[in-house]
Amino acid sequence: MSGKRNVAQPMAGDTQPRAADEPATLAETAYRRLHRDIIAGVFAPGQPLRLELLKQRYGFSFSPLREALNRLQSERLVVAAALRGFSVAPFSSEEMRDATETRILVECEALRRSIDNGDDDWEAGIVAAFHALDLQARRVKAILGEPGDDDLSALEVRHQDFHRALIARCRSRRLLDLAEQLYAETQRYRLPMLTGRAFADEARDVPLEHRQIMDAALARRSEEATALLAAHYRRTSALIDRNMAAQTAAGD
Amino acid sequence: MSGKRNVAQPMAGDTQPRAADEPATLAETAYRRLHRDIIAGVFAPGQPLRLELLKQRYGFSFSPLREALNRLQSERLVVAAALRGFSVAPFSSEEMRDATETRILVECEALRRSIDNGDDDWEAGIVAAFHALDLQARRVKAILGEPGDDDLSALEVRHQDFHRALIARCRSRRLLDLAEQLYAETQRYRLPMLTGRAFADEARDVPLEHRQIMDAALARRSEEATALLAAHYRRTSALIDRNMAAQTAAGD
DNA sequence: AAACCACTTTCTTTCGAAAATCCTTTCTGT
DNA sequence: ACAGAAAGGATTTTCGAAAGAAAGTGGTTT
Repeated sequence: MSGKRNVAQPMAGDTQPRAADEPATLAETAYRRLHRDIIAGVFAPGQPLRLELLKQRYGFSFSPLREALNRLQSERLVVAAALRGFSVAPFSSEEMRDATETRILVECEALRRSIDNGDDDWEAGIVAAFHALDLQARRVKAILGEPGDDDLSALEVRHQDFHRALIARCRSRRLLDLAEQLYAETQRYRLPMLTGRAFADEARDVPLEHRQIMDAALARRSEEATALLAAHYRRTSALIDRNMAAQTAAGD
Repeated sequence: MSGKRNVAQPMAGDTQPRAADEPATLAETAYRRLHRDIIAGVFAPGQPLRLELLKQRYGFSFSPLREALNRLQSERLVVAAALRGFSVAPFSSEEMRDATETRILVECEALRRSIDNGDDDWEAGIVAAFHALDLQARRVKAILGEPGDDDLSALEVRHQDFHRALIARCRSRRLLDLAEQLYAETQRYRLPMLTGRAFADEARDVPLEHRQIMDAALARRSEEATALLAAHYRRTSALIDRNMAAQTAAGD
């Protein structure tokens, strides 16, 4: 870095473009990069996040880094002990269970309300997101051998977009934000499963599950849609749980 | 303040004693004081929180104050605009409705689980908290004229303790933390009603409502208990809503 | 060998000042 | 008079360093 200060310059490699009317501070940029990297598993669960290390890695100084870490802490991606600094939130079955069940509570309620309030745009949004997800899933499946990171992360974005579209009309900022946060938390657990492909879906047809959720939502069958959504998340959760148990048993 | 630095010294006037194994940093102390003061209405909703002002008022320097404000922002007690600093979260009917409904979603689920898991200690905790609340409520009611701040804030503490006791066995850190946060948010709206006493309870018997919730919970009647709890919160919310409308109509 | 103490090192937290940005007022040209 | 530019002041954000606490080291004693 040169000696010059630079607050608003966007960095190459930013994934989420920010709203044009909200200039990014360094703290904001640091938050986004750390958020992305923690979810991507760049830092291992439990790993201490030393400020000196982060300063070197990202080129920000303490203040913006601390601000970012504080935000991440309130989203449970980072834990902090007073006077002992920050660490990546460790993995645990217990935490994943709680995150999953809370996510089900929040998203099912949001889906219920969206089904009640949903207009044509809502339906169109779901159909479009499902289609994009389906295309990308086929694309990844068609790849011979290991799919690249780009393909997988594109798939993840589509997946998140689909789930976002389902609950988009719930009319509650709190529920939407909670869903976003809980998605990030659980995503972290899902990641090793995606890249490894070792513990793949077995007898599961995930695209079919998505389609069934969509169909029930569009047909305004709340009970069915929420039940399917909950089952969808619980299946993933159970799968991860088994893998975590297997990995720790294997002396990981 | 003298020129000396001071990290761990507790301040007089701290309400919540901290856990003994977690030494308070200045940022932690600043967070607690600001949290308390915002809820107590020391700063008006919407008021900008200039750092220079806070520095003078509390004696902390920028870093701990910013850290505290960031935490409060993620709890929606404070809003921030990039490069334009922090303000107390403004009041709005819409926000209160969302906070109330989210609180109902979260606490009803937590109550349901507590009823399923509740042991003898859970029951004892509820009975004790109810008793303490009831005593304090009678004490306040018996006071001639305006009750003092101490009496009212003691009442508030008892009230919160009672609601905490109800959901104490839900076995979900996330639900408990969310309930805590949503309590703080809605508490802010309730405050003017308490002190003013102008818009008091009308035909409401709040102690009776509490007793009915308790009875249903102890009798393990989930459906009834959650319905009563939801109604309890919605009544308060509706009352506040009317007052807010009246106040703004009166050219406030 | 385990427990204890003083010393050193490492790291977090806090401070005060500098830089960047926003906001208001004043000035300029039409 | 009025839109737009420019200056000036106020405020936030960031930096680098210093202070304070925790962890580590090595030697001494029990």
